Amino acid sequence: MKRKVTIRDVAEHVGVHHSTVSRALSPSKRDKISPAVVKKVEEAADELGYFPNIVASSLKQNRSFTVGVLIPDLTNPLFPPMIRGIQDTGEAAGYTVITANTDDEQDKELNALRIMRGRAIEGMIITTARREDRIVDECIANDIPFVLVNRTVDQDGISAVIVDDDHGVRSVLDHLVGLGHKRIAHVSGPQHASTGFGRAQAFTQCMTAHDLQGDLIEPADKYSIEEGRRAFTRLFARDKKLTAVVAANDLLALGCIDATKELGLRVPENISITGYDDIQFVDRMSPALTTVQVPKYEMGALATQKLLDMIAGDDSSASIVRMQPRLVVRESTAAASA
Amino acid sequence: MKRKVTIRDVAEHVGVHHSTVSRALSPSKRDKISPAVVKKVEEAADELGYFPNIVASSLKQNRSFTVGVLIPDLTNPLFPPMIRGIQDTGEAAGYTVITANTDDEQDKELNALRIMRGRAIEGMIITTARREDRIVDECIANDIPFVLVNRTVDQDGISAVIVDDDHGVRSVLDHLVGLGHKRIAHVSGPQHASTGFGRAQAFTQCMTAHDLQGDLIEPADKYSIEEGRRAFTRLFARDKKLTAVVAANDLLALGCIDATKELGLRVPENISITGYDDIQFVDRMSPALTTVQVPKYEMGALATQKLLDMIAGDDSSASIVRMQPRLVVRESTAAASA
DNA sequence: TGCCGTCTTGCACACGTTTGCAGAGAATCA
DNA sequence: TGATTCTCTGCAAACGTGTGCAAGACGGCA
Repeated sequence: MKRKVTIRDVAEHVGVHHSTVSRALSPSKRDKISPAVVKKVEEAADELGYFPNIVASSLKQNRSFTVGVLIPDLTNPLFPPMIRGIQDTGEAAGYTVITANTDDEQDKELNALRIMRGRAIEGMIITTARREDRIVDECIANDIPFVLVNRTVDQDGISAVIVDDDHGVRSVLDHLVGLGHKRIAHVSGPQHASTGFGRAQAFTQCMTAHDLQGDLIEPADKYSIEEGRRAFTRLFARDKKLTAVVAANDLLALGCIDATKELGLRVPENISITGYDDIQFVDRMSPALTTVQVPKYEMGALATQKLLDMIAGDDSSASIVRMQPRLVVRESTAAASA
Repeated sequence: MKRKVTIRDVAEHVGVHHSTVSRALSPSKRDKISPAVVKKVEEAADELGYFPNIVASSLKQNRSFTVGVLIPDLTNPLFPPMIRGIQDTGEAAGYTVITANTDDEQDKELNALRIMRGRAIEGMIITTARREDRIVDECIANDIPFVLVNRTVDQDGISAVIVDDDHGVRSVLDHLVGLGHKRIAHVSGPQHASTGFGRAQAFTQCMTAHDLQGDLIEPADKYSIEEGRRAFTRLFARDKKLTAVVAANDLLALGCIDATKELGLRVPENISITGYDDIQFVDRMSPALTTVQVPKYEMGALATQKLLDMIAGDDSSASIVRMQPRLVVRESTAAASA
């Protein structure tokens, strides 16, 4: 490694004090230095190939132009579009984003937060929240600005960008009921997550509103295909007459479809299945999944903008943004079989 | 922001000098400190919730424990598993990885590199390489260690983890020829990328080895579904009798399949189509894609390990690792129609 | 001429670590 | 017992920036 050229080298080259160079190179302090010196400093910096040591600068200012992102797992297709929204927005404002996969494990979350705090992140985007969440508590306790995405917590006074699950679930059920379904079950997501809990609640409420029995619910421990498969198997053992299943997300729905195949059922002829999220490629599967489309990129982008505003102090008010999802009808739902 | 607890706070709490705390907490220096003190320091650190300020440590040691990653687009499903392999390996060694999406645009690549250098990254993982690549040149010129993944450059003396495309393409063609196909076309990837170029070369060579005409090649400008669709349309206009097409990657293959549908052809009854990469969910599509599986996670992990070794100085020899891909036969290929 | 204000720059310290050096005890041995 | 080695800890100086404070230069004005 070549020795790096520092602010002091530039100073020596020009014949001024290094603090003068520091000011000359800082957009906000530049006006305190005479134009002639600024020019000379800039030329010298160019000539010597100087570029600032952000590490030193971060240490001194206790600012890092870095935000941290917590996600369960990058290979879950729900997240790449969200992250892209986060990165694009952050980078446009001169921020670098660092992301950590937590696999929904608490100790990994805490560890990641520690590392990020060690790197002096200025704020956090959290997609991993449980309804009661230690990370959220830690952020509050340490005055770290944060915005929740997709999942929120039970307490209020926090900022979040989430999906209007009442609306999403209602549109699904209206669709199914409209197709003549009556015996409709729900494979719910983890109840410690607001998405799992909220969608399940919306399910029973909405079923009741349709004068239908809304207690055929089978919980999944995680949002995964395998859990969906297992949940459907249990569900079918409980009630062989059900004609439709609304799954709490697309992965669970895919698992349900796998289970139907094992059980010799056909989708949608024997049974209709719906997902939630509209992750990439579910439109090309067999059968193409009827699901609820959520604006993943936009959620990431919006949350990041909010976070940046909070960091800048432009916006200290906590707010919850509820994005409107949209039902996308494809091939996995059809009229109820008599 | 609450004041952070520093090494000095811990020292004061225990009643020793802060340098002692520093040593007690450093695995490599710990043996210079009496076990009793080490224990007390660890307890105090726990109690006070101390965690190291990596920024300060970086400054002092002139190391940032950060590596940079360049990818075209996170929402391309080829990359999340790779990134996950990179992140897992990096984090296990105490490194943080920052990634930038370049959308295959040169100025975005250069800009990203500039920012990363400002953050004093210790090395780069590059998945965006063209056969002649400015970023690679910059890294060499500035003594930045780097490892190429998936795509490599024409020059040698660099380190890369790539796929054995000769083997991959050969296994596809052996499969198709075995099914009786003779008129086989190729939708090639961008020729400025080693993957696009190499697979096209392997295609013609392999076809010749089978005594078949290997010049029915239609180039795609980018690896995208849309480009695949357009390429197949052109291909079919050139030769209506072709019975199989091998696409340079899965996205292109999906585009080809789209095009067949528009043209009223059926896969695999009228025409067989193969992909490359085996990205997530192509096994659940209709038809499920016959493709070449590449070890995405492992490639990321291996490349990162190599990079870390280079950074540590354990391994300065340039080397190219060629991963062996594996043909996965599914539903998009069948015996050639007479 | 003397006073005051403005503009520009230098000085020195701080941010939280790491580490070479030195010194204080303790242990070893003759 | 005294000399010598060894173990452990403290001291202080860095790493490259940013910034409050003060001081010098200069001009305006009465």
